Amino acid sequence: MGKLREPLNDIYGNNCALPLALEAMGERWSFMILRAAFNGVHHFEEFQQELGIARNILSNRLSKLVDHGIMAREVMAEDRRKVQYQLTQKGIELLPAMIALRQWGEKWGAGVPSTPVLVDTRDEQPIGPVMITAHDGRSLAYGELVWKHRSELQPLGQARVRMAAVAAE
Amino acid sequence: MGKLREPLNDIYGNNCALPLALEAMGERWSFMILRAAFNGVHHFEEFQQELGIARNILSNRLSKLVDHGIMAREVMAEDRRKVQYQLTQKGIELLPAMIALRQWGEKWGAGVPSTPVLVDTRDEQPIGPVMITAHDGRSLAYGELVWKHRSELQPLGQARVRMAAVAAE
DNA sequence: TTTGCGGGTTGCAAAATGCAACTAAGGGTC
DNA sequence: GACCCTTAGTTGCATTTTGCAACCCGCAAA
Repeated sequence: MGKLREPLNDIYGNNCALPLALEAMGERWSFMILRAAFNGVHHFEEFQQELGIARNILSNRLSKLVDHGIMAREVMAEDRRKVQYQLTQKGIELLPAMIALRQWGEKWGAGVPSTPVLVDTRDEQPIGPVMITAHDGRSLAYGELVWKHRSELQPLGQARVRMAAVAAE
Repeated sequence: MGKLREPLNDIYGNNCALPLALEAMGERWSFMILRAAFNGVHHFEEFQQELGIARNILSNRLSKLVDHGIMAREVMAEDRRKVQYQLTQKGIELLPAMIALRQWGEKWGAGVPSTPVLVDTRDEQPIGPVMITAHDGRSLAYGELVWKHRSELQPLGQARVRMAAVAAE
């Protein structure tokens, strides 16, 4: 690992999607708001009360999340005072990142048991750890990973990966 | 999903590990520093140059990461001007969260191709998406998940999970 | 013993955050 | 339609965090 040095210098130039993700989700409260949304919170006053966040900041964060397409804002037809905030597909797909963070906090924090917990609908068992997977779906441990530049990738392998991805659709 | 409303009110009281994780990693630059560390950056000046971060902020962030046990600081024996910053096991285990964020940014950002890329050492193929797994390791889609309070979990099931975990060791 | 490097700290300006009070647009009731 | 309540904000001001530039200090090499 760490075999190759990624050129970070062009962060604003940029060849990594992490800064992009952080621009949307890297601010104070963004992940907490997301978590509340995943737990069925939809309204301004609900977010405010449950998070204890300042109203102006909440307003600002919700606007940014909407601007980034992570949440959708909709004035409710049956009571036009009310506004619904809903996760979009883009927002929903932050779940693995959020769960990974939460699991890490659970493991390394002071043994916080974290309720509620996500369970598999099939057997009502709590989920396992978020995993890094290989192209074929088997899970990979840290020691099985290396950084490579795209230019160094196996061309044939890439073709196989593309075929697998197409086949999975 | 969203069947149950997680009580967020006691955020500082608190029953979720997410705020804990965010306390360590939720500040501006923390994830960027982590990424640099994963890419083999070990020294103050290197971080500073590659990230373009202000020196005082970098100093502060590195101290906090060290305080949180995410990085280890070591004055080098062969040249005592130099200081090495190394990821600890706790830091290394943030990789899934970082990759999940990066993959999300890659998918929803403007098609950024992100170089370098993590590959499986076995076949040099780029890794697949970070996945939420069931207790038995199979991957779970969003629709297969529900929130449950710990008190509602299947007691027998829990025992089975514990047995599986023990068996896996 | 001076020069320069690595890893910081300090002082100050700008931006983000937080709190409390206020507003504005609907809706319910009489 | 006058009154009051609810929801979703905004505004003004104090505090904190961030960022920039300059400075500092121990150490090593010459």
